[in-house]
This record gives sequence, structure tokens and C-alpha cells, in this order.
Amino acid sequence: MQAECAGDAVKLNGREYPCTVSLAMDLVGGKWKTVILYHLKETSKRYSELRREMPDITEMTLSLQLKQLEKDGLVSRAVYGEKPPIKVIYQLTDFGKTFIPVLDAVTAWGNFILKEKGEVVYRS
Amino acid sequence: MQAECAGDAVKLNGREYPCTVSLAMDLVGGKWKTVILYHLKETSKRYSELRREMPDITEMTLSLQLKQLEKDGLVSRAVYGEKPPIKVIYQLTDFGKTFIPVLDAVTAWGNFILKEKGEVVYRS
DNA sequence: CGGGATCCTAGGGGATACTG
DNA sequence: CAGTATCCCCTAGGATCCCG
Repeated sequence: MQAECAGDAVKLNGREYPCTVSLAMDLVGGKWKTVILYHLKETSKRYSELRREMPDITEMTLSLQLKQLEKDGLVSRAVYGEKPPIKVIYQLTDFGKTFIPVLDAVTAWGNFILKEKGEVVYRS
Repeated sequence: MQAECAGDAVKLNGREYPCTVSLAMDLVGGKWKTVILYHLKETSKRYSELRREMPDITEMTLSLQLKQLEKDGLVSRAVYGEKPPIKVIYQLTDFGKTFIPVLDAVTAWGNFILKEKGEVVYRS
């Protein structure tokens, strides 16, 4: 497993990165993208379900992040209905599913950190 | 494997996150941190080696990122010598080494993306 | 119901120059 | 050799309100 980290740069969709790991982190980095992917991991969901399951994300940020995930091909969006109430379903694409092993590794590591040195802020 | 993504927030070093995956991504997110960790994966290295191996990062950004990685306990810094030329060695801490499986997963995924839909910008 | 428009700001990251 | 000091720009992400 040799990442392109030594001299050559890599390019995807017009964006350029110093290394493939950097490219990967750009697709799923930030505060919310992995969280969203985590919630879509098992099953497709509607917009309102995602909102309910992530109370702290604002509507604007949620739809913005979803749009970026869609643009990068990780998530697909399907609209049902013409007039309100309409229904919008989000799900992982085949490409998005290739991220699941990474997501599992990140999740396991995040939980490990929490156990070792973090704390839970109870809300319930 | 259940991440804390449903209601409760998590906290580490005063920073609060909606989910453990989000916490993990904050420690290693951004354009450079994973690249630096990748270069420190096998062996410890001096500052100048890191610089040589990552020609595109500026000195300021490199030392800033190293400082953050050190603060978050992923990397340790050791100084040898009193007066210039001094020698500074960076290496993964034990905690930093727990990130390696994740790094490998991210690297593999990044390489996969490159192969499927990216392109290499040759410099040599 | 599922967003968009607008405005705002914190900080990540670059450029250039200098130093113990 | 291994950084700092400044300065500056740009994007992620939040707040608030509005719409088909």
C-alpha cells in the first residue's frame, strides 16, 4: 500500500492534493460529513429523519453537507412527489459504500479515544 | 460498534463534538495532518526530513500542524543539542500509533479513489 | 416538507521575511 | 537547523428568516 505522498501530487474533480490520504480526508473531512455517512450506513433515510437524528446540525448545514456529499458521489438523492409534502430520500451510492470500512475504523478509533480520555455530555 | 451519535455529545480537551467520529476527524482532519502522520508511520524523523519529504507544505504550516498533533498527544517532540545546529526528532506516541489502522484504511481508500477516478500530476 | 437566501465569523492554511 | 512573526485570504459552518 503505497500512497502518492512523495513528490507527485494527485488530482480529483479539478482539486489538487499533495497525497492520496489528503484527497480522502477532503471528501469526508469536516465536522459533519462522517456523522451523516454514519447515519446513512445501514439504510437510506429521508431528510427529516436525518434532522431528527442529528439535533445539533442546522438545516442549512445539513443540506449543504448533503449537497457536497452528492457532488462527490458518496450519496444519492431521490425526490418523491410533486407538491408539498414531498419526500426526499438520501442513500449511499456504491462508491459511498466503499467508504464503510474506513468509517468503521474511524468509529472504532473515536470510541477508543472517548473511552481512554474523553467524556460524555449527557443530554437525555 | 455503537458511536455516540444519537443525542449525547462527547467532549475532549474542552472541545465538544456531536459524535465520536466527529471527534476523531477533528484530531486528524485538515489537509496535512494525515500526511504528516503517514510520514511518521514507520520511523521517527527530524524536522528537515519531514520538510524534504513534503515539499509543498510551508515551514510555518508544518510546524503549526506538528504542534497541534503534539498537543493532541499523537506525536512527541524531542530536542537534541543546545546551540544550532540543533536536532529535533518527531515520532508517533503510543496513542499516535493507535491511529495507524485508521490511517491504513484511509490510505487504501484514497488509493482506490485515485485508481477509479483521479489522476496523478507528475512532478518528477 | 425540504429546503434556499443572506449575513457573519473563527480559524485553517498560505506567502514572505526574519532569528536563537 | 529548526523554527517564529506578520499579514492576509478563503472556506466551513452557524444564525436567522423566507419559500415552492
